[in-house]
Amino acid sequence: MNIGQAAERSGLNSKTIRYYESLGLVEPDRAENGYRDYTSDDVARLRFLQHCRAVGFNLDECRELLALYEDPNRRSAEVKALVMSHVAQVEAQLEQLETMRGTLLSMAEQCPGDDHADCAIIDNLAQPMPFKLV
Amino acid sequence: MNIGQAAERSGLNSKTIRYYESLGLVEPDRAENGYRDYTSDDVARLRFLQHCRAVGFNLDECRELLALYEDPNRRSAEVKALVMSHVAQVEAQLEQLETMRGTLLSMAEQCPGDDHADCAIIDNLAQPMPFKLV
DNA sequence: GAAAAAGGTTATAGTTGGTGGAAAGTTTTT
DNA sequence: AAAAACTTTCCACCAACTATAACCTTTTTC
Repeated sequence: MNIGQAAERSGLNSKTIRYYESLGLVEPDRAENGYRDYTSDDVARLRFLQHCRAVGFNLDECRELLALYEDPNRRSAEVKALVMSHVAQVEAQLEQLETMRGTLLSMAEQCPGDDHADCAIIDNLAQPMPFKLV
Repeated sequence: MNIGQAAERSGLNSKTIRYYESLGLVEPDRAENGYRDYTSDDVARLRFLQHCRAVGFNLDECRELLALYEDPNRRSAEVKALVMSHVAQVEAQLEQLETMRGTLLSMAEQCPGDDHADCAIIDNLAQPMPFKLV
């Protein structure tokens, strides 16, 4: 099948698929007219990549997962380790965002939000370091 | 003062300061030798930017906040609106990350994590769409 | 059958928020 | 005087795409 249909079936768009190919992630055959020709296995690989990206793996991690996906001799322990290490990264990001959220809300609380120039948010952001994050 | 000292006092590094200048965010004078020459107001601006970035504003938002910071006729309502709109973005990101975390953990739970190839994580990632996020 | 629309190809550049390095000039330290 | 430290500009790179151009092939429409 052509790239458009592969895109539809995998949930990726054509540009992304070509980009992934440029990284060597999925390498389809070519038809006589030069068009890429995807098998259903290729589409399965693309869909796998789409799912990996959807849970936040970066493309290097996706590559590793794809290799494990294709390896009949994989150990599930290795897959699980990759996932748990990624969970740790996600949790670090969550913490950072929660801290930001807390700081923003506590600054906003002190700000009247009216027509005057006085603004606790500006005052806080202008404060000399160290900047106190909640 | 030179860029190195401005960097030290603002918490930004010299490269970042030059980058911000290239975006027109902070434009210091030049000394006779061609070196950038920062006033303490410049440094205050840089520090302000550093703090804005630390709570996750993008550089366009930083530019708006900086304009409000410098505007004696600002309305604190406008500042607060910017902050609350950013809080909404942060919360959207938080939700996305929490969903990822949930999906990852629920997949990991089903995976034995042993020496066998059977792996619920791989099975889930390989599933046809739609990919069920928790 | 011809024209137009839709899809495909490559290559290049832009996005965000910086960071790294080269090559050269200036200042400070030894 | 030499060496180290600092500054300058410019160009290239990172992730993970997205956009555009210029051109080619296939399909649809009239």
